[in-house]
Amino acid sequence: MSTNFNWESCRMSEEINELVRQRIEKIDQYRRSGINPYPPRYRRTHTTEEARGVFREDEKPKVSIAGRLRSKRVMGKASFAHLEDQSGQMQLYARRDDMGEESYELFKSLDLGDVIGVEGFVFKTKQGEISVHVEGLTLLAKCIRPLPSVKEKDGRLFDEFADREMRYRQRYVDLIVTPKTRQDFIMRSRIITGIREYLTRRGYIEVETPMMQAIPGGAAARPFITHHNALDIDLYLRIAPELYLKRLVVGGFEKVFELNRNFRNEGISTRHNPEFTMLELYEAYADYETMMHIAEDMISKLARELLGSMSLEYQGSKIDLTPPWKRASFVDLIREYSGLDFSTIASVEEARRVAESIGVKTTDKMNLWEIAGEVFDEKVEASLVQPVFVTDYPRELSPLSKSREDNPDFVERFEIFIAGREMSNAFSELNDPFDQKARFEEQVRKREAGDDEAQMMDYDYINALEYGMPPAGGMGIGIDRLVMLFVNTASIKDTILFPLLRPEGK
RNA sequence: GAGUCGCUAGCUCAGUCGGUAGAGCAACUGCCUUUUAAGCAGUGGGUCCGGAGUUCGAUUCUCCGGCGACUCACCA
Repeated sequence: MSTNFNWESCRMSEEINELVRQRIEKIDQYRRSGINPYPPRYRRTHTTEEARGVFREDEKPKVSIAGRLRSKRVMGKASFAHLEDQSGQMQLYARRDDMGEESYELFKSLDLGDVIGVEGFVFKTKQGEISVHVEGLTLLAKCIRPLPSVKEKDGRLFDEFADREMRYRQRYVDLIVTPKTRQDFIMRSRIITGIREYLTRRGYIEVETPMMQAIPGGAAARPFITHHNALDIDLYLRIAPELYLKRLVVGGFEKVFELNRNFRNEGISTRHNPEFTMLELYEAYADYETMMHIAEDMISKLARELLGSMSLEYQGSKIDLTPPWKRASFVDLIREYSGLDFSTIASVEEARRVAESIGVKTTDKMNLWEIAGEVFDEKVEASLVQPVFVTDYPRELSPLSKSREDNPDFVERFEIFIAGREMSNAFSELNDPFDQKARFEEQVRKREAGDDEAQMMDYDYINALEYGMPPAGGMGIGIDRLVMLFVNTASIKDTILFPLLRPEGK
């Protein structure tokens, strides 16, 4: 009968505001007049988009549609409103004389945000808007909290929901009132689906490897630690799936990919979220050249299919994804943008001196190539707006990549930069267990010297390589950053539905 | 972790050179049977992020704290 609303307990949890109180009182009124404000189901026959499709000039096709009330214009004994479902909006036209006094009173009592079902016929108003002439109305879920009162005309939003913190914390509200938010996450979904289709069609199989790992390998990053009670062991949330995927290549899965979350216990910024989505793929009997082809082919095709063009606008820059993408070596790019030529620098001391001379900060622990990496990050990265494969990384920065045959100080590796950001990292996979063990030992030395991002020794991974891994190419692509590019957002938070925020106090 | 900026009604924002605050939208009450950022008339709504200090008096000034945005650091 009545709502049995416990005002006392509500007051305990928070101060109740007038708007919420009014709406809860409406629920009581509905119940008194036999209306269930939260009925169990509603059978709709059409989405709003489908309903628009059945419009005929000289017919009155009947439809039942359902969705959220987004606007309401009551003009005495007739009213207009807009109902929104996932497919779009539909104007409603309600007339007292056509739906009866009781039903029309219910209509007038609706609040913006209420979820309703409507039966009626599709027609076109004098102003030319296809609408549903309401004959029956069902309340499906009362919205007791007021929505931000965003209005819209000709695609322009007025008083849009602008509080970023609220938009991230209450993403459900943001999704209701901000069309771009909905569109961007639909685009994200399409990109991910497109990648799965592309790779599957190419003969790849999708696999899932451990998120909880005893040895967090495959990348240079600080991990999250957790604990398993029954086994009484500490585990790490994975920083990359790489070493497990390559175990599968050893096992005979020749084309595998995984498209899922990685976790890195590091800072949060417009480009970093502690959990983020990564595509990693490995192909036996391929190499980093194969990966270049896949990257430029897949990403440019996604753009063409999903954006309708291989060139796009990102934060004021025109970016052309049409293949082939430029290739340039790590050392050449540093020379081009900083004037420093690391191919002729012989000592760490010299490297430190010239780097400092152009304003790049170094530390005592850095070796020559780490200093070069720092110069690259400082002086080169931001300038790489158009897609470019940066190739020929130094071996010291690449503990999992295969060395070049012609110069073992460098490896068969590339990173893709677009819009000044690293999008991808790929290489010909190191499959020599002796070399890999030596690289791990080098990492362990760095770790013992205090570098907590250096990698840990993984004997089982060496063991796997000792069974023989076919030569293979592998690549990782940061999905969140790729989505940023496609939907033109400045912050990674706008591509992650629920980005990590500090919990609200109290 | 550091710096800058922000936090005022449900939302978007004004404002107070220190005297407990306003607008638009949303809400409520009327009027209005093809409107669409509907319109007209009226009404209600605030711990001005929290705490301390200075002051006769703090939303405003100072300090401490909270959360966020941005930049940097960190980070591939």
